[in-house]
Amino acid sequence: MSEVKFNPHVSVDCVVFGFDGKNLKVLLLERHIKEQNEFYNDKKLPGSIIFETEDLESAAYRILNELTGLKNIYLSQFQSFGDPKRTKNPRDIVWLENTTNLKIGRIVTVGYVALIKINSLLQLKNEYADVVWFDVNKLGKTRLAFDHVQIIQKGLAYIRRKSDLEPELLFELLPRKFTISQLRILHDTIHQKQSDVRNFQKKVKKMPYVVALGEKEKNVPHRAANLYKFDRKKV
Amino acid sequence: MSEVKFNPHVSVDCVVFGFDGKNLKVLLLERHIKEQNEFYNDKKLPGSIIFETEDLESAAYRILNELTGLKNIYLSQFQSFGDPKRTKNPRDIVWLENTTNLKIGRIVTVGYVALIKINSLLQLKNEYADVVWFDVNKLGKTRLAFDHVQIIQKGLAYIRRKSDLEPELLFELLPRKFTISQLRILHDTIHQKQSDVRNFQKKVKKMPYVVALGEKEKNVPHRAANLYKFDRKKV
DNA sequence: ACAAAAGTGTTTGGAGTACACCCATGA
DNA sequence: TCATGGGTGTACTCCAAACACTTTTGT
Repeated sequence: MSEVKFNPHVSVDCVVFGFDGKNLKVLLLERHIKEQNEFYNDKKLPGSIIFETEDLESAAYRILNELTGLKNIYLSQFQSFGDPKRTKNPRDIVWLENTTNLKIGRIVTVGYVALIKINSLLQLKNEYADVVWFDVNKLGKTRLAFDHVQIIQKGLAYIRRKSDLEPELLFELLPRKFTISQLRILHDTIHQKQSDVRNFQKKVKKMPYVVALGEKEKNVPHRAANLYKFDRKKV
Repeated sequence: MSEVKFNPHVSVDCVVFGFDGKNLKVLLLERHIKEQNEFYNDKKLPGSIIFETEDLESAAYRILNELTGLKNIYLSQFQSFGDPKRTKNPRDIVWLENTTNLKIGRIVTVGYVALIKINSLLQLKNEYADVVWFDVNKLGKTRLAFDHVQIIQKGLAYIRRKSDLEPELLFELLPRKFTISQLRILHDTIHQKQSDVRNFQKKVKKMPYVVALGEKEKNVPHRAANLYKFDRKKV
């Protein structure tokens, strides 16, 4: 922390999405702020001001890597947020100055979306014990720092648009072996609609990059589904 | 200049597109830098570091408004550029420090795309006499400041993608009265393909927001084309 | 009359949508 | 044997693409 010089004017925030088989989740950090005799709790996006000599994308990778230990994460810049009032909440300023030991003025932040397989996160480092996967449909029911609600909403809109153009992006969110139902439920969750089961099967069968493994699910209380994998080389 | 406090860490650059009936053009400012006994000439995007209390989009509007005098310009943020080396060319640093009277370190810039009707720019203010419309296909043949080549390329890619999803965006580039040919040539220029004339007519006839004016071109050495206008309310 | 661009219809293939029943498995 | 979700085919509609000739106007 003392070796590297920070640039306290620009930050990067990561909207990390995961899929639990049912709902789309976003990775948030719990923030506990001591105020007088009480703790104020809310959540925030993983993010950081940038180092003076660091590229924006490198900063995003650094944040993700420190948080998850993962390499090769899908990452995409989507929008920057520069409302001068976004860093004017006294609670946020105090928190920033305490965690960075820097005098903080206005911060412009660059938003990145990341997609990860939700189960790859089982072993979070201890220092990040306060990481939660939060349902994107329940964001109204929690408190978020800064303008992070808005950033998440824009990140969500971005990934919806983008996965329309690049459907292969959804496989970043699925386990390596998945069923067509899982893919369909994810697709429907993101596109906020209900696909027809038969039509969806047909569509997937026409994707060369979805390849059958010749294996089936096990220990399910109904007919076992075929398992598939994603072959990036065939996109 | 002395009233308002600048934030010398973040800037906004505008990629302003226009269409001359044949090719897509981008608005550039000529830069003349005196070095020893010679002038070094190159071009740059219109842009500026932001004011300390100014929103990013407001900064972009300010730049456009100072440059063109126009209000209600189509404007859209597309990407931020933060390579720490982007502001390391000594020529660029000297130029920045001379024009701003500020000590300049690293600058992260936020890219905006703007679309304007090329003829609305006839009367540029004198102080901007060095404004040129530059053909986007000839960018390889000129010198550009900073990383502005890259910014233009990304802005171009953005507007191509976006006009696919929102075709009504093209009307920002056409005169208020236009022919279907003009629209087709613009469409083809942006999408880098050659449309079939008949199919294109059919497609346009199905757009409720393209309305026939019942007028024709005048003084053309061939059959006069019907004129149309864009009706934003019918999008 | 001629050069130049405008305008016009039909056919075909592929993609998306709607829709209902039998199958395999674990409890 | 029952409850649960898996897997399958056909018909219709709409859109995109291919393709060639006649019309209007100024010179």
